[in-house]
Amino acid sequence: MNEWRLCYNNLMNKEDQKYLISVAPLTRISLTRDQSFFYLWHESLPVGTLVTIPIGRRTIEGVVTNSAPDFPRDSQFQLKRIAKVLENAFLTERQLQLAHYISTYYYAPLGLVLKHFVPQRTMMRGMPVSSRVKKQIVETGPTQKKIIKKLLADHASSRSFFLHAPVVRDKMTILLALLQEIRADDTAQAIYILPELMQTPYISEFFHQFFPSEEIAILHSKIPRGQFYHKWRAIRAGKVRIVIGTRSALFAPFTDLKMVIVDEAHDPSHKQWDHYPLYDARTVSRTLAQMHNATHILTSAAPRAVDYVHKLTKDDSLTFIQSPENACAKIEIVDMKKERWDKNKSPLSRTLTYQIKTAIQKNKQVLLFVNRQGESAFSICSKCRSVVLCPTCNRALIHHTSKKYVCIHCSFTKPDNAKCAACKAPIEHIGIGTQRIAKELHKILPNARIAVVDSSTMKKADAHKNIYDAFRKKEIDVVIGTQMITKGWHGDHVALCGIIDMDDLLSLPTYDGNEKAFSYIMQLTARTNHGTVLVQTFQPENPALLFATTYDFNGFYEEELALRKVLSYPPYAQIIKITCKGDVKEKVHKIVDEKYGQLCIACKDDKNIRISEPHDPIVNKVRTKYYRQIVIRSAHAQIPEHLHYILRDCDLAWAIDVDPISIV
DNA sequence: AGCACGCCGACT
DNA sequence: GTCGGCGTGCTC
Repeated sequence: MNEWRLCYNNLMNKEDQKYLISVAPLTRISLTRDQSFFYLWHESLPVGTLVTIPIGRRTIEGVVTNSAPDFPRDSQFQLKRIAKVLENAFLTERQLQLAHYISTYYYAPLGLVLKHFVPQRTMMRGMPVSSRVKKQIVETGPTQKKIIKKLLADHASSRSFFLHAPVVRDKMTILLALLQEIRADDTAQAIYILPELMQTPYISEFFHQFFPSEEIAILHSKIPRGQFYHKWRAIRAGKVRIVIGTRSALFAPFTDLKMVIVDEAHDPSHKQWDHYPLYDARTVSRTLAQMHNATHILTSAAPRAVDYVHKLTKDDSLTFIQSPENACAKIEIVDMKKERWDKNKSPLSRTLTYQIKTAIQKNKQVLLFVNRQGESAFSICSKCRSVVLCPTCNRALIHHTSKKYVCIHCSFTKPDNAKCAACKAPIEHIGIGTQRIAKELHKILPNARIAVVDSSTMKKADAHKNIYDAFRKKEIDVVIGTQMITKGWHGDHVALCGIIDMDDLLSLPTYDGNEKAFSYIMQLTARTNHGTVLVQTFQPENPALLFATTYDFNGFYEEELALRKVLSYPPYAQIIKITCKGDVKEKVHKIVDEKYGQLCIACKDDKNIRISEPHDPIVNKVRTKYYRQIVIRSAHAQIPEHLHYILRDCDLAWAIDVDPISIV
């Protein structure tokens, strides 16, 4: 076979290779170079065609980005032939267009972006179980009907809406009714995006009540490859009408997309921050909707500043709609300074302790939020004051109740021998973690059924599902968790949400700390039904907390946005964070200093651009790699050419993060 | 990312 | 003498 192929290739003379095909190889190729490679073929190939190409000494897959008749070229540069055409027009033109958008907006190599559009092509094992719809009719109230009508009205005009919906049940009623309307339309499709699918089985079960299984697709990274590909083809064939998934579901091959919904629109998980491309589902979904002339809907109980600004300025590029039901949780602030004056040294205030007890007595459930996993924030020698550090990451190790130290960045573990390695003095554990709270709570309520939910206790495959099921069955009274449990862990029996360490959030050295705090409380109000959200803090006078107690979005954001404007932060400036990674600290510093010099020269006459000095990020060393970054803020509507040029010139040692989730 | 080429230390 | 360490650079 190979010999025949070789023979065939040699027999093809130049006259037969009449077409010049641009192909993006599905791999990471430097941004600085052109990301498409030229190959020859005897016929024109449609854009989106999946091919294999010889590149260097290997053969890899690629996607055709352009096809044109060949022209007389300088013959000293010998072009290779495409190895094999796998499938004509495998990706749709719109998919390619979306990939191009992501590649340019987020400065990601095109091939790497396209890789996320091309599914693993394996056959599905076993036949899919077809399910029958239980014919569930969604009951909607008059205000809900009005909203649904408004959202469905201008189908063809590609408008963006923000549905501000403080009550989960109310929001789901509206969204379901919308999805059912789309399905009732001949060939129309809709996509519904969630930040993560932690409760995948429940989400799946929920939607299968309303739609037959062959008309819905649930797409995320944990779906088996064969099944994923099967659904992918069904979307391409127009058979699947409702796609439910995480951000990468935006890359599906829609044929007639009419509605794009992004739920939990405040959630930072919509942004991919750890793997290329660093894209945000909220931004990309809008482009996808525009390409298809589809209605674009963001929805949340806690809109972000970048979205809420459109409401305050009545800017209809994002139309705000208030959902009828209002949150009904009571928000209480507890002054922890008073607790200390009254000699209560526990991380649990008397009010919180009392309310937990009352809730349990009434057979209700409690959610307690702690920002840190493990026993404490960090551990320190009582004599020499040296902090217990990870040997490879230079970060504090977290002490766990199971008598060991763990690094949250690299999973390094070492046993706890209670004494300082250098001076043999006892170790103190500073700050509060989930396990510490569990310990305290056990002291007060020895009979309460308590579960700890954080990334370290959730390592085991079924742990999350088991605890969640137990929680739903009311076999657990108190769940102590990190921000992990802000999603999905609501129930009708939750009477109390307690934020143990609000100040941790408020003291983050970031421009959006107040927004994070305000939004955190607003999200939690959606987690309880007529219950209480109790916030423990050492700064009860903080305006973000005060505005939160009265659900005053307008008041909070007017103040917050005024500050952002003066200081030139989003939404009044766009942030681009560039981070350099390398093995040798000095070398990384040198590269970053050089880039800083280039940036300063290029932007010295541009008053709309601010460039931070090179600095170490908070996590500046992971395993053996060093990190150093520059934060650029641009008040231009689009990245100006002089800056664009330098960003495109960054090689693979750099990570370019456009609209980063965090700048610390 | 791969997978070359390329220039310095301990081995049959 | 060479086998092999992984530093750097290219892939139409």
